[in-house]
Amino acid sequence: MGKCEQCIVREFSAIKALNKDELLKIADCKTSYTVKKGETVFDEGDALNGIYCIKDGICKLSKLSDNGKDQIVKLVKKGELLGQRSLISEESTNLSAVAVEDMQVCFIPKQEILQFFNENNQFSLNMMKSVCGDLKDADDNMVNLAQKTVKQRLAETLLKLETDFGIHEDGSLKIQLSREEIAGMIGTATESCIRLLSEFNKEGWVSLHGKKITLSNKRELQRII
Amino acid sequence: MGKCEQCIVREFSAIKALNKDELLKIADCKTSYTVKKGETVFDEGDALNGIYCIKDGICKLSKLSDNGKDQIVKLVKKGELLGQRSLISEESTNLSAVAVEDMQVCFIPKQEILQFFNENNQFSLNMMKSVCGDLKDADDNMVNLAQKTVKQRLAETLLKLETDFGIHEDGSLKIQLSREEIAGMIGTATESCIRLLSEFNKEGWVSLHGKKITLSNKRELQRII
DNA sequence: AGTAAAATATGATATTTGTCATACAATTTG
DNA sequence: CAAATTGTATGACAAATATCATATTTTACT
Repeated sequence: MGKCEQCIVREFSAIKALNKDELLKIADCKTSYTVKKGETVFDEGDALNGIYCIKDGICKLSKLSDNGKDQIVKLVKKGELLGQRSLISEESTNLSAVAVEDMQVCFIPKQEILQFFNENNQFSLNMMKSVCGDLKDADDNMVNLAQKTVKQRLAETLLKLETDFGIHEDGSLKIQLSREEIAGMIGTATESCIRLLSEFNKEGWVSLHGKKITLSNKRELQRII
Repeated sequence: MGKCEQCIVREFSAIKALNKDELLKIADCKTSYTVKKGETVFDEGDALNGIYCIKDGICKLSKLSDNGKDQIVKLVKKGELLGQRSLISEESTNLSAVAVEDMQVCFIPKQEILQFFNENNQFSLNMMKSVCGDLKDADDNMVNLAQKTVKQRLAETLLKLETDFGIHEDGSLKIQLSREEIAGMIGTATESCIRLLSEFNKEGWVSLHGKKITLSNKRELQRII
């Protein structure tokens, strides 16, 4: 069993407020496992009895719309926690979590977390801040979805993917999403997304090689937002 | 100075977790005032040093988009708190709050709230739950904005206005919003909103008398969602 | 009450975006 | 390795929505 004390990602979430004893307690009750790309961590409507700490990899939080399309609400990466809202609200999840690349996650049971809530104020404050950050992002997203064109949203999303997940040595985005997933992030039809990417390509703003996307003219992308 | 202990709305928010002593402490440091319809409680970017408790009235939380339109993120009513996210995140507000009808609000300074956070676990848990509720609503809203048509969003919003704010004896919605505000909620152009309302009127699903809107065929409105 | 300003309403038109069809490329599977 | 499946690409068209113009109605103001 891995020691949480030595885990690299422990500094990146509310967990950073826990002391050695508390970390040992988690290490003792957590379950670690891997989730392959495309596999599900949890599904919309699942009752979670704990939260997940992402040790490595990325997953998408999405919600299935009545029209059958998956709207991606957030991408969650290494170091972040999954299932906080559900735990605090004592409700089933409203979102499903699916791995976008291979993940390593640790599941921490509910009762431990709730105990920390009561005993460690900094921990609960950190978690509150995290949820508040999500809320702010969601508000921003709402405004974008409501008021910006698909083209603007695509440009903005591409730039955000670069800042959030970085680039390879060849300059291409580290995170690889299918066109359908990108469409699901910006809230449009897959075909429209593909079409606009082609257009950006022709304009010389991005270059496409298979799933690899390179932002070749960020200034222009920024300008159209 | 009003006694918080006897305030009718004290049961409707995180404040319900406070005991008599704590309520007295708030009563002692709070500032009460009225905000007329159309007036601003706070503006996007303002640094708040406290939260507002809405004793009466309704306000809209909105964000100005680059295209000059105001996107309404949430309507907040009697009993709810304003500025929680900003206080917890220790950031300026990302939204502005403007009265939709005359309001009575009490301002409670930051330091008091932060003290309760440390001393009263139930209070902070309640506030967390409230933020989590907002986050869930925001996620749902995102999916609607991204995946549903303007017509569907209008129908859904009308039904939600009825359940959230009720109706007068004549059956019309208690909350009165301008067409522009409704458009700002569903994320569309004012003209499109007006046009669709007319269409709903012709179909017999709603009836319009000035600003008064009556939902006359809720089943049909529900059906098109 | 009378006038100015704002809100609502509606038409004409342009633009954006979605849908359906089809082709081709890439990837998976047996 | 071939066949089948899935993902990407593009065209043609339809539908939804925004924009601009212009009445008409309502509200605010002196």
